[in-house]
Amino acid sequence: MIQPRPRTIPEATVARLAVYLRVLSALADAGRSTVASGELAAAAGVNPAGLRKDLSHLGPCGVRGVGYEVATLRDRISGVLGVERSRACVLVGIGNLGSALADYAGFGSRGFEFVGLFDAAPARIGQRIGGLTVRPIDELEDVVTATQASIGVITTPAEVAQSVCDRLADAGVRSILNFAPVTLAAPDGVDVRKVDLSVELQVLAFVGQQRLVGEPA
Amino acid sequence: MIQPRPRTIPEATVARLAVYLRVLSALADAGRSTVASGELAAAAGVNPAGLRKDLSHLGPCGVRGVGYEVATLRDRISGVLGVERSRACVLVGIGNLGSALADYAGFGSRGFEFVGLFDAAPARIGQRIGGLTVRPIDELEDVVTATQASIGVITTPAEVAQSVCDRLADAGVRSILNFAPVTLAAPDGVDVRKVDLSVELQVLAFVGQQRLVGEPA
DNA sequence: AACCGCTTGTGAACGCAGGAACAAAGTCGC
DNA sequence: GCGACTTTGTTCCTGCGTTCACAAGCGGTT
Repeated sequence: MIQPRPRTIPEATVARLAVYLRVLSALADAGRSTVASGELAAAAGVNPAGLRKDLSHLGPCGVRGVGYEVATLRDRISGVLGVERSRACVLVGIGNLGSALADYAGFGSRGFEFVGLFDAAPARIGQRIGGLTVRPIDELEDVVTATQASIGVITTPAEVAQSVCDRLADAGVRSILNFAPVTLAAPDGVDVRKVDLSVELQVLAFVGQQRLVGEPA
Repeated sequence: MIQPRPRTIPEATVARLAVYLRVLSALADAGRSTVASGELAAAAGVNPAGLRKDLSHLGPCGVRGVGYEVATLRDRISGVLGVERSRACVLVGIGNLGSALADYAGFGSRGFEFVGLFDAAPARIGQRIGGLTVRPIDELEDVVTATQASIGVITTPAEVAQSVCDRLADAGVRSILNFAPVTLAAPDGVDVRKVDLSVELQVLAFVGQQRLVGEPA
C-alpha cells in the first residue's frame, strides 16, 4: 500500500477530519448516500473551502458536480486516522474525570480500547468501570508491558502527574494525554498533549468580556 | 481606568497567560520573589521569546537585568484575565464528566462560581455535588435569569446538546463551553467553544503513528 | 562614578493556517 | 449528442502566530 501523497497532514486538519468522520457516520446512519462540501462544512462548523482542502490531503475522493459519497468518504477517513486498528490505552487516576473517560463508549468505536485503569487510593481499587477493574498503581508497568499499550491518559491530581508521566514513559508508552493542570516534561520520542479544562473556561470568559468592551453597542 | 495598550490580545496568548498564572501562583507559594523569562518559559513549556511577547501585551511588567516580580506579575495577569471578578456559571448534564467539573476546586480560585447544576434524569436530581444540589432542567431559565449567569457548560449527551444550547442562549447566556461531541449552532452574540475529548485522543494517536512512519530509525 | 553582565522588550523574517476565487470535470436536461 | 449547471480540487493571497536576533535598560562591582 503505497502513499504517493505528501505524507504529512497538518495537525489542525487531523482534528477536523475526526469531526468530519463523526458527521459522516451520523449521515450514513440516517441513510444519506451523498453529501456536498457545503452541507458537510455547515454540519461541522467550518468553511467549505477549508473542508475541501482538508479532504484533498487524502487524494481525490469526491465526484465533481455531485459531492462526496458518504460511506466511501467515511471509510477513507477512518483508514487515514487508523480507526479500525485497535489501540491499547491505559488510564491513571480514577476520579470523576477518569471515570467519565473510562465509561465513555465513544472511544471504543474510534479504535481506542482501555486495557488498564489505575489509581493509588485503596478505596478505588477493585471498582468496576466500563467493564474493567481498577488496579493498584504498582501494576502499571506490568500491564503496559504485557498489553503493549502505546497511549496513556493522566487524570490524576497535579502533584503526582509528573511521576506518573515518568513511569509511563519508562514503561514504553509513546503518547500521553494529560488532563492534570501542570506542564509535563517527557523524554524525546514521547509526545505529551495537554488538555486544560480551566484554561478553556478562562479563554471563553475572556473573549466574552472583551466582546462587551469592544462592542458597547 | 484607561487602557492605552492595543485592546486586543490574541486568543492563543490568553490561553498561555492562564498557564503562566498557574505557574506564578505555585512559585509565589514556594516563596520565590522574582523569576526570569527563561525559567518561567521552561515551567510553562513555551519559548522564552514568545513568553516575553505575550507579557508585552500587558505593558512593561519586568525589570531588565533581573526578571519579573512573581507577585506583581501574578496580580497583573489576574487583573487582565478578570480572575478576581466572580462569574456565575451553570452546568447542564450531571454525568461523570459534569460531576468532575462541578467538583473541581480549581474553578473557584479562577473566578468561576457554579450557581446551578441541572439534569433531566430524576435519579440525579437532589444529589449534592460541590456544595450544590442538582436541579431539574425545567428550572434552567429561572436560575439563569435570577443569577445573571453569563457562562454555560454543556456536558449532556450529544442528542440533547443543541436544545440545551438554544435554551441557554435564549435565557441570556453569552458564552457556552460544549463538551458534547456535536457542533452547536448559536445565534450571533453567543460564543460557543468546543472541547472534544475523543478528538484530542485521535490527534494524539495520529501523530504517534505518523512519527513511526516518518522516522523508522 | 564608570564599567560589565544579565535580562527585558521589540523589530524583522519565516512558516503556516484560513479564505476567496478560478479552472477542471462530471451529470442532468434537451 | 450537445450545452449548461453544479461541485470538486487547486492556486493565490492575506493575515496571524512563532521564532530568531538585537538594542535598550538596570543592578552589581570596582
